[in-house]
Parts: sequence; C-alpha cells; structure tokens
Amino acid sequence: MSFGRHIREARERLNAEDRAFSLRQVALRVGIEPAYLSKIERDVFQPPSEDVIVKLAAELKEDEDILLAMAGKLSTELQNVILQRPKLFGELLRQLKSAPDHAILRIAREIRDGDW
Amino acid sequence: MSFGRHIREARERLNAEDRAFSLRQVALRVGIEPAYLSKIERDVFQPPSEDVIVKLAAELKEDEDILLAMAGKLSTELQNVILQRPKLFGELLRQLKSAPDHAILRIAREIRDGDW
DNA sequence: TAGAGTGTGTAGTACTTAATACACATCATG
DNA sequence: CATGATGTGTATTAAGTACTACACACTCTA
Repeated sequence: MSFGRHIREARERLNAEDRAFSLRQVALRVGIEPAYLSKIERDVFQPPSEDVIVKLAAELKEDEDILLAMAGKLSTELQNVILQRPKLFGELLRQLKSAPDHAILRIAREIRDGDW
Repeated sequence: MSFGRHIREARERLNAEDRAFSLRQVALRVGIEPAYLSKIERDVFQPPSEDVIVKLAAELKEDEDILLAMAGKLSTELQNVILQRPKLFGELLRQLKSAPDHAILRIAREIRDGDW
C-alpha cells in the first residue's frame, strides 16, 4: 500500500472515534498546511520529510520505522548506526539480506539477552 | 579525515606509481569535470553523488562502503535491504548499535557458515 | 622553447525536495 | 439558514543537490 493511502486510512480510523483527527486538525498539530496533508494522503505529492513523518507517526500512533520505510526512507538514526562502522555493518547486512525473518529475530534476541 | 582529503591522498599514492592517476585523467575516466574533482578533493564542494563515489572507489581501488560513509551516505543497496523489513532490521540495528565489533563479526561469520 | 598536460578560480545552471498561500465548494449543526 | 469546519485545486517558492563551462597560470619534457 502507498504511503498516502496508509496515512489516510490510519487517520480515518482514529477520526471515526474522535473528531480531533480531522485532516485539518492533524495537520495543525503536526505543523503543516492542511492542503499539503491532503495531497500527501491522496499521493498527489510525495511523502514528506523525515521530520514530518516522525510527527505523523506519533500523532497517528503508527510505527515510525515502518512509516519511513513506506516513504522509501531510512531514519537518520539507523543510518548513523551503520555509518559509524560501515565495513562491519555492510558485511552483516549483506549476509542477512536473504536470511529468513526468524533467523534475524533470533539474533536480535540473542544479543538482547547479552550472550557474547 | 575528510572525504576530499582521503580521495586526494589515495589518488596521489597511485599517481606516484602511475601517471594515469592525474586529477584530470581520473576525472575523465570517472566522467566528471576536472575542476569538479579538484574542488571535491580540496573539500571546497561537498562529496559527489553515490554514482560518482562508486566510480571513484573502483578507480582508486578503495572500499565503496567506507567511501560512501565518509561522504555521510549509505548505499541505496544497503538501504533497500533494511527497507524490505524495516521492523526486523530496525530492532536488530538498535540492539547492535553499542555491541563491540567482535560480536558483530561473530554474528556475520555464524550466518555465513549458515548455522540456523 | 613550443606544446601538451597539470591543477584551480569564477560563474552559472538544471533538477529535486519540501513545502506555503489562498481561494473555493461542500457539509453539518445549533 | 447562517456559520464554522472540512477537504481540495491552483499557483508559487525557498533552499539544497549536483554538477558544467571556460579561462587561466604553471610545469615538464622532447
């Protein structure tokens, strides 16, 4: 699904319960023009900047990483993690490119449990 | 070290052995204006686009990922790996953010040896 | 010592990104 | 039925990105 359609659906779900989630009010809280949000939601414009996406995610209770990914963007936070050690993470990511989800999850869990 | 200085030093090392690595000739082979490369090497201009950096890396026998990182860029190839599964890789990268190098290397090796 | 090759200065430009401003028609509600 | 709120169309723009074009001065060497 497109970024815009996803946002619109998320907002409309919230708006059904709470009138504070009209396009105009959300735009106001996020700090952008209503007309701009309108075009984003209809995919007339490209997805907005990282900043705006992050605010939208918070406002609409959506996952930031996923929203950014739908916009074809990677958070500068995660980019910087890699850019600190490009060789190391480059290798790792290429290894993991075609690994099954469960393998990646397992690794994340192992590391969280700190067994190295 | 800055991107520009690094490029200049790499090129000058090669140029000492082989006159085919003058600024002009490298620029020609990479497909950019010599004046442009001159400014890049002196950090008068920002680092060039991903495309140009990749060609420079090949030309100067430098590591692409590292050169891109020095330019503050992450290859679209690696970005896409993450964007395919943003939630999964997001979690993993945040776990690995402060992991020691050897731990990351170990994981990469384990995966290469396919033990899942 | 002429000519080829070298690096660099000044100036300008095409394209993309990320939006704003304002008017307009429709809807709903008190 | 007037008023406030809603979503949208048209037009425009400020700033950044990624360069090119061309002229110039210097150096090396055949």
